[in-house]
Amino acid sequence: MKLQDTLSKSEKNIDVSKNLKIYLCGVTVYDESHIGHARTIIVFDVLRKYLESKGSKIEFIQNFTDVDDKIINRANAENTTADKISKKYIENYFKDFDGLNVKRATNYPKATEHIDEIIKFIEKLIKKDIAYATKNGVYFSVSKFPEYGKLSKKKIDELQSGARIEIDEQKKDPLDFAVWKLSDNEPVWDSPWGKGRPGWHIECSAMSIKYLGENFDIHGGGRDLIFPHHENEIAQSESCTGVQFAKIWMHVGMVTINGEKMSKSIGNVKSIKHVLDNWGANVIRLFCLSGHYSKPIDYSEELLKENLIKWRQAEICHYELIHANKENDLENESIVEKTRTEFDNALEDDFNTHRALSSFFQLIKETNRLAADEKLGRNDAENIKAELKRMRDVLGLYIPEITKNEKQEIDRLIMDREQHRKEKQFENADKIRDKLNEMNVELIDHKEKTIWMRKEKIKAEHQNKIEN
RNA sequence: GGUACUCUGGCAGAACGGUUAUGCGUGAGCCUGCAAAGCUUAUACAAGGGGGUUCGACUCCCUCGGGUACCUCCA
Repeated sequence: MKLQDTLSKSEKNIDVSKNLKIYLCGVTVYDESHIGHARTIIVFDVLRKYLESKGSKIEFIQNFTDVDDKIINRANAENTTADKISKKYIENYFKDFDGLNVKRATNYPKATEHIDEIIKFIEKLIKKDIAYATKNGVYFSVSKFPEYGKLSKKKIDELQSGARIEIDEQKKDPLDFAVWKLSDNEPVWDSPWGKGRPGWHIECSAMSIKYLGENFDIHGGGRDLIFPHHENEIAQSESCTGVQFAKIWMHVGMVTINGEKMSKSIGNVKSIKHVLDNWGANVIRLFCLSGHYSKPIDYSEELLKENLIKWRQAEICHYELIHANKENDLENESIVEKTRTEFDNALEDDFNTHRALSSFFQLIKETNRLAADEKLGRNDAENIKAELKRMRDVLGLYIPEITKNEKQEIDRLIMDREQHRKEKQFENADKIRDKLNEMNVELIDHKEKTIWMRKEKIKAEHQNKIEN
């Protein structure tokens, strides 16, 4: 499998048959997660599921940043503690992402639970004379890491001007960044340099190395983390260990709205809760995978609607396959084979999910065509069903199972309706159809038989205009 | 200003230097008691502008331009 590496700006091969270690920078838990977070995390979720489907054992670590100025500010604003804020939003995180069918990571380490590791890490840096203490905290000395800027392709002297933040006179160099901030206010921990809390970047270095080792396979996150977060992580980690940090850096593009990045300051943030409530997990996942992961994707109702239509086709196809009962099998082995190869090839070519989805939907279209012509054989259906299921599992798309009782009830109502239709009592027949619709069951009348499907309930479908 | 990414038909989005991408949408038709869904078929003569290399470029090179992101809050 080939993946584009941000650091070397080239495609790198990864051996799918090997076990892999992946670290994903998660969220800072001070507010609700939004669709931008969802995209990054869903991309990695699918990457992981694909690799696992190929037999690779994946160690997948995703952190929570649970100590940070934003959390503290929020706590102050709400007259509560930072701890309560981060707990609340971690809980919220899991609600959102379980709802999006994201598989739980191997571990979700938190900064606050790794203070010891962080302190030891900083001690090492100080011992190596790469970090130094001032009266404000401990700082990483950028000039001690000659390769600083290699990830974001920035030149140190061009960064020097860095006018955005007020210069801390205590620092030797304005570019130096805090690994430990001294403070008397909660949350604080004791350290050799005094009470305080860790800087933003150090937790990821300490925790990724703790769980995955000094040199692991893939490190990822949103594009906006390239600088300074990942740049600083590399500087700290490689200075500390002396070996290459991550082998591949994978960065996911932003979700934009009308071409603009989603951000709190613009006020155009779409919370997962809101979007999930309106569109459901499957449509959102399709949306997030509809473009190449490295490119930005523009959030729009139109695009979600398009994915909703596609999802309906996938659902219909599923039920067509369940109901297929013809004996006349065609030689569809080749279609299934072809789809499988195309799907896998697309993903192995820098994880091109759009192309993978194309082949997924091509098989669906082909199947629905056969079904409409009453040409879908039983064996063919089984083969196609298995392949579609495999792809859905990788993509994290789920069609809810239906219970036996429900099925019996549905079959009974359909038979009733057929009877009424035969007797040309269409009003009664339509009443039954309405009743089924209320159960989210839709009927599809083919020439020879009527099949049914359980449609996922999607709020947005019945609204003319979705509130954004 | 610097760096990175990006610019394909109404929208989304591919492809090896040489064939119709494909999907959504839209038009027409088929199916149906009606509908929904589905199907069939038609539809786009597209490549940010300008140069160049080439027998031939969406694909390579140069140049100009647009957009977005980052330049210590950020997935």
